[in-house]
Amino acid sequence: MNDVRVRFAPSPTGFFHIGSARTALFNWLYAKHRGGKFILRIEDTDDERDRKEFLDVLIHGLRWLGLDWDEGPDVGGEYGPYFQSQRSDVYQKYIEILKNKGFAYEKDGALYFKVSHRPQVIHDLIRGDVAREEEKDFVIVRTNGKPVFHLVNVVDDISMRITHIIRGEDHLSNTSKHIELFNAFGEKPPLFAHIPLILKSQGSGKMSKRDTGALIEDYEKNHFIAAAVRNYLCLLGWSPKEDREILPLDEIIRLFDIGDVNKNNARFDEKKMSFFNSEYLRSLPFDDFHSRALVVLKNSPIAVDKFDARYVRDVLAICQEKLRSFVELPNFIEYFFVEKITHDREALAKLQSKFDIQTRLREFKLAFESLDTVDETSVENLVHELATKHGVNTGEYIHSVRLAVSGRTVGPSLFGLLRVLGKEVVLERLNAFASQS
RNA sequence: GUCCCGUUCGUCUAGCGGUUAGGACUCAGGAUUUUCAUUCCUGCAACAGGGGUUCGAUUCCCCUACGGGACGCCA
Repeated sequence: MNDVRVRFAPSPTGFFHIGSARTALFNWLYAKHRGGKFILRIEDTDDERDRKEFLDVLIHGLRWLGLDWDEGPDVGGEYGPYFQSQRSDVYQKYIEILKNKGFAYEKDGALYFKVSHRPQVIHDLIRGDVAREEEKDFVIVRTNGKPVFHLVNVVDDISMRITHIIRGEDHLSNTSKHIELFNAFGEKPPLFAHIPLILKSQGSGKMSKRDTGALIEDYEKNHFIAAAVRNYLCLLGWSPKEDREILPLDEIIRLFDIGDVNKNNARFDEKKMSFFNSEYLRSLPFDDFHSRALVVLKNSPIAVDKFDARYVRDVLAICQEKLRSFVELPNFIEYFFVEKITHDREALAKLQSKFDIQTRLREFKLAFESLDTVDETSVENLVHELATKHGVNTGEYIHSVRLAVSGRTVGPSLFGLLRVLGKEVVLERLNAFASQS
């Protein structure tokens, strides 16, 4: 029998915080690992703040990360509705129960919950048993008649048959309130798992929406690979052991268990996140890389539409292994798509100080002109022959030619670069460079 | 201030009484390659401190320090 039911219960605020995303991820992973259900419930009780359009950011971000839900907005489910704003009748029913049992009383126009003044023990899968005593009665229905978070959260977890509550550690001190409520309703509280927080990379405190890397929507905007972000997030507070870090999702699902999550907070590391992204980028199947790249380029100054699709494809094919992120792509391949290129003066001066660029280029051009077909091997052979003939390193030709035809010293393999650029353009650029200097 | 939670290289982590304390990112060298990158090798770098328990503590207990969180008619 398998009846694991977990939920992610965000409040739509207009952005999707990385900490929330990881909470969602851990819930999702646990559901998948146990073959249970992952439920998305929208906690939109604070109508001062919640707006419809805010919801889209959340839904979109979850989908982008590949975290699909079994019940919730768009997909429905037998325990709906999944918006708290649409569940007032449910709350009303439960409020009556509390009143009838003598757990609730009115004061100053609000409804308060009578606290037991006994330590509540939280059975936490990550932290073990944690005892905490609630000292003051607290509001469960506001003066304006709207029920507050603590009440609706517990009522929904009961009525949606939630078995495990996986949430951020910032909720740990709320949990004693919640256990009181579960007890008052005569319900056995679910199991809890309070996961550590994500701290900002610099300075003190948890990550806030203003810190770089804090918002999931920004990763998409910057063309990060969702699988890389997801993989990195898994490793913030959890480890697959075995000295492995980059691993496919199905393997993570297999290995993940909520009880193995760390107790201590983790600091976000932008560099490591980027490292994951480049690893994923490099190992993308080319067709996948190609179609993603086209999307990136469509939103860039480079008018790829004006070029032959096969040419664009060729350019991308020789660049994938050298590229570190999609944001760098337009700049990285720019010289393939412009008439006149600009040369990196600094790099030029540096090369000039080491050897005679002009001579090497003259020698290269002479040999290159007589080449029938420009492909990787013929150019490579040509360069090697020249180097032997003139008694210099092949690097002298390679560096000089790359700088002359691309304007820079960084890029894909020179031999592929020349092939893709084509004999005509290469000669043009060699001539332009020669007359210019 | 009160109450909770935590503490292994700069960062993410492995370790669950006996280890040369392992890996990853970063950084610094080196090798290969045509540059950059990749790949490979090497290096720098950690058990917060003090008491116990034990033949033996990074591992168990206590205290201190430090870090984090919560103390709303926000969620």
